[in-house]
Amino acid sequence: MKIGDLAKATATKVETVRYYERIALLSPPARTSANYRAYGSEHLARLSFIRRARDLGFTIEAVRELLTLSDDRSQSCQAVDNIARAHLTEVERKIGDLTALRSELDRVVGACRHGTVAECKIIETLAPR
Amino acid sequence: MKIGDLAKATATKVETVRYYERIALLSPPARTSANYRAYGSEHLARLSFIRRARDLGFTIEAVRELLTLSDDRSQSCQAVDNIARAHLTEVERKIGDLTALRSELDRVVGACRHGTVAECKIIETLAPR
DNA sequence: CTTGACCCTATAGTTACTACAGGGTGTAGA
DNA sequence: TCTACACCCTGTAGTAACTATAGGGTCAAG
Repeated sequence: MKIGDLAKATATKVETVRYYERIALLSPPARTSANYRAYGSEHLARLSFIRRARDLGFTIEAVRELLTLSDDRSQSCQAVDNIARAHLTEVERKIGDLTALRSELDRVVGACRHGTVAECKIIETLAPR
Repeated sequence: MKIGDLAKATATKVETVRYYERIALLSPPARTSANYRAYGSEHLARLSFIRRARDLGFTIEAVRELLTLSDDRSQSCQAVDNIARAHLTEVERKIGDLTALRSELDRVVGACRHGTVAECKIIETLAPR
């Protein structure tokens, strides 16, 4: 499997695959005589895992931890749970922030009377009194 | 007004003020004999505007446009309104994305039975079948 | 006269990629 | 056989919006 095939199979860009190798998230594969990367199914599984975790919004460092944890199948699930819960809390915080922001913006945009900038409520909201 | 005073007055870091000057969001102020930046009230007003817009999540480039627009008081408010509405749409999109993400994470975290990694539902969700 | 809090410039680091530049390889059609 | 084209390689720089560091200078109080 060449890098382009792996990339396609995981909906990843080729450059991103190479980037994951550079930051040691993905182990360097064997090379062909032409120095092309040759991937096997273990790489496909690993990259799929990475992409799903990234899609769920886990940071690269969190993914790195999850990968390490998932490699030791006999270990307790506690650490995995902690990472996921921490991430969930963070996502909830962001939703809260954005929801507050939306109210503000709704208010600001709703106040616009489409006159000149001098009487613009949006600019007024931003400008100091 | 020295840079530290301006920074304190606008809840901005000194480095950030210098950064805004470097990217020409804030005009270079006069200098004292010791080469210290000397700010006036117009700088304070400008930086306050910038900070409020940033707090509302506008990008630096959007802030730059808003500043330009707010300088021409006789112009129509339309362009301002467009920028704000575009931003509101973007915020709503992000809220949607994060809300979907939260459901996924809720499901995943809720499935954890706190056993070993081998039977961990979180890892199972991430690993390819 | 020295200590500490400030100020200066210039540069590099952060996150997670993405995009070149400048090359080499492999294969299908004319 | 030639050549076009899609792919592969390395290395470096760019993105957003700061933040942090190194290595200096200035100023007021004790």
